[in-house]
Amino acid sequence: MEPGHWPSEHSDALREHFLKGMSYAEIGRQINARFGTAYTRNAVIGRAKRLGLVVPEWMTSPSIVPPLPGEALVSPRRSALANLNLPPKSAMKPAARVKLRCVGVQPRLIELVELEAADCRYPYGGDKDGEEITFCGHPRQPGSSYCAPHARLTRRSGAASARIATPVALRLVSPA
DNA sequence: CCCTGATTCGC
DNA sequence: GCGAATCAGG
Repeated sequence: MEPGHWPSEHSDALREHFLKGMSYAEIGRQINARFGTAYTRNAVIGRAKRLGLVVPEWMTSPSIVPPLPGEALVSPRRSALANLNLPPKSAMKPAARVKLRCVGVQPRLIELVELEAADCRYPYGGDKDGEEITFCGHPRQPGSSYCAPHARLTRRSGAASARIATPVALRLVSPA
């Protein structure tokens, strides 16, 4: 992929996700998942700013009416969250949770009712609204709600085998 | 340690 | 314009 500019689709997704209250990192992950891209959170942040979102606070709420000719003032985050109904904190997280593509795992795609306590709760099918959401269902990892691959997926990405130059800690045997 | 947002700066 | 590197806080 080598478009110097973000496809409108991506920007659109970015906007929606942004207004949805997601973190940049999460927005990046989801866009990457949906479009098969590889945006980093920095890319998302930079794009969001350049795109026009994330407007300085001083030009939003204050009595000063921004000289915006015709075009409605976009109210990102701060104002957006302010004037939009801010759902309970509990309801704010779920939005971010759903969706995400998956690594090379074969989900059992079992329904919620079939889902057992020890099954991975990684959601599948969040793409289409109204579509039944099924779950991975693979054996859960201890201490996590997901199976091994999904547990990692929700966390760090480069976990696979990155870690640059891990400073080889030199340890001297020095028994007191 | 993990994460987050925000800025800078080279490309 | 783009995004990695970097900074600064939680």
